[in-house]
Amino acid sequence: MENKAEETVNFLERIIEDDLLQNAYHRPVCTRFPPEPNGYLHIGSLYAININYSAARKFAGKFNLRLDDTNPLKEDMEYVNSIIEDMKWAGFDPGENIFYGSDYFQKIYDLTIRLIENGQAFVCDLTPEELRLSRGSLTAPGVDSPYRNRSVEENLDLFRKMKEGEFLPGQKVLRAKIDMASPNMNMRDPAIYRILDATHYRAGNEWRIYPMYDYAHPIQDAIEGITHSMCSIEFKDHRPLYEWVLNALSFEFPEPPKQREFGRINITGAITSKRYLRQLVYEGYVDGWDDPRLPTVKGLRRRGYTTGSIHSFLKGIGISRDMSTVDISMLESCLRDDLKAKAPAVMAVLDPIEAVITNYPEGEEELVEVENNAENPELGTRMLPFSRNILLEREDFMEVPEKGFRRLYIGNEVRLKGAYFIKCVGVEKDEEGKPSKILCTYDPLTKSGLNFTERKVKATLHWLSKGHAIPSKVNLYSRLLASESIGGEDVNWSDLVDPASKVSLQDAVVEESLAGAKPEDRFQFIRHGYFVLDMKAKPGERLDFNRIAALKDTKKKGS
RNA sequence: UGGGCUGUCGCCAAGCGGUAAGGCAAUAGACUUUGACUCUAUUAUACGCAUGUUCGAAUCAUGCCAGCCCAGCCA
Repeated sequence: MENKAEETVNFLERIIEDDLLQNAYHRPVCTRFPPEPNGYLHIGSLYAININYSAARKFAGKFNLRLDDTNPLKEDMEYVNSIIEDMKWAGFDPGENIFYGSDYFQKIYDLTIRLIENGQAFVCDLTPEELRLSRGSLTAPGVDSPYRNRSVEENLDLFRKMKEGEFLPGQKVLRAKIDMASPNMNMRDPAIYRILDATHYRAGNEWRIYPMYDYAHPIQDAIEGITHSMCSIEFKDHRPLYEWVLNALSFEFPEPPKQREFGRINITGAITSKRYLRQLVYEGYVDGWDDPRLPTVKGLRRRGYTTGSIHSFLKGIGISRDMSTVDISMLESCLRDDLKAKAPAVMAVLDPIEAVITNYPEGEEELVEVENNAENPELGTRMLPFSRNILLEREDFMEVPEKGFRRLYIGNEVRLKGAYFIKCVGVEKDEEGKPSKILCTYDPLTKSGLNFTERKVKATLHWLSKGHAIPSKVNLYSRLLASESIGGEDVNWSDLVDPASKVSLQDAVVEESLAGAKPEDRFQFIRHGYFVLDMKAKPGERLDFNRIAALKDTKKKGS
């Protein structure tokens, strides 16, 4: 029996299937991910990578990472390193197939000479402002450049001089000769080469002229033998130009790659625009590209997301042609699912209230054995100290139980995880009348592991021995709860680490064992979610979410 | 008001002329050494709207409405 879900093919893969059926390419399927090294990868990048990567794998093809570095003003080695590192971490290792657009500068230049010789490009002297005006508008056609009909010889000479550095940036530009009246703005004699006075992070000062994305991209794809160039939907309007370039160069590329598009994704509460992410980082709104509030790969990683959870998320959200806004709860669900049987579960009391077990001898203590993961016995057990004074979660007690409440209230008996049944016999209150101490009794016969069956209990609570519990040294910065959102304003993890307000108290034995834990080890809080060790976070530091939100709003209105 | 793309449950998303998959979220119940997890059940007479074609439409046609993208010598 076939697994229907596994067999599902998305619309992009269907296109590839058709090409395979029609023998459209006499080379293996080849896809690519072409980031410009001007920022760090984020969840949206992963989505694009996954589409290309998975398609290549599904059709036994090849997948390339190509650093699309045709603008020396914006790119840097720092970004290429992070991109490669993040891809590997995320499970999309390009292996040996790492390429650089800048390595093709000479090849592209040579082809451009041919283009000019064929009368399909011309050097234009219009200033940027003049060019903009002559382009027309969305509703009005543009007008031809007065330089449009220069002779091939003059164009060749001028283009060579551009390359030789005889002109200043902005003075001249090479344009494709297409159609100034096209309803598609991209086809109105687009600039394809510009003069830039900058040192390229990789090519150094070898070049004075750099090809524009629209021109370089199809050539780069073709050089690498890409068959299917899948990119996001805003490039749909650029496809005619992509095809025009390859058609003009058909003498070189007889089986040109084809560009196809997919819709972009957003995640609720997250900023997934490279531009805003840069701004947040460089203007100091966050403490770096790996700030856990950012949906960058490094941020997600630091926040505790696993490679596995990200993969199931990407698989789960599917692909379509329109923009989607995926609920963050889907990502969180994937993480919980991934960690469920893998991560040890420890107890933490976030909002403690003391309970005194009045019939437990004062000063006495014992160790009880608690399983590390109820679903996975392989994770073993640990010994936890138990004593007369216990800390419970404040919300686990109600003086007057509301209907349906089955945890602790006067007269009710519950189990303490891994320890005993306790029965609430009274409550002490502070001046304001708020419960300050719960009085209980325990039954020695009900100790965990003794298989006591006389009575049943309707609830089990997590707890800590007051004398042994210690305020969390682990930063709970990266704690994950279903109600949280990345970058949203309703995140309140800071108060979990602020000693001046609420302090998280956790499983003392686990705390001790954390000494040997690695930074990316995950733990589960029973009933509270997940956390990872975060060595970099500064306890107590409060980050201003409102400023981020305000910035986001400004941007929306501004554009 | 030029061109392009998109519109299926709160959110993703299958479907490609034969009578609405699945996941997330939600709700109800069962189970339970945590109300978690798991399990079960429920949730679109309905596919942006309107006409039309057809025995039959979410799937085809026409019109309309809504959203997104495009006027960088950015990618």
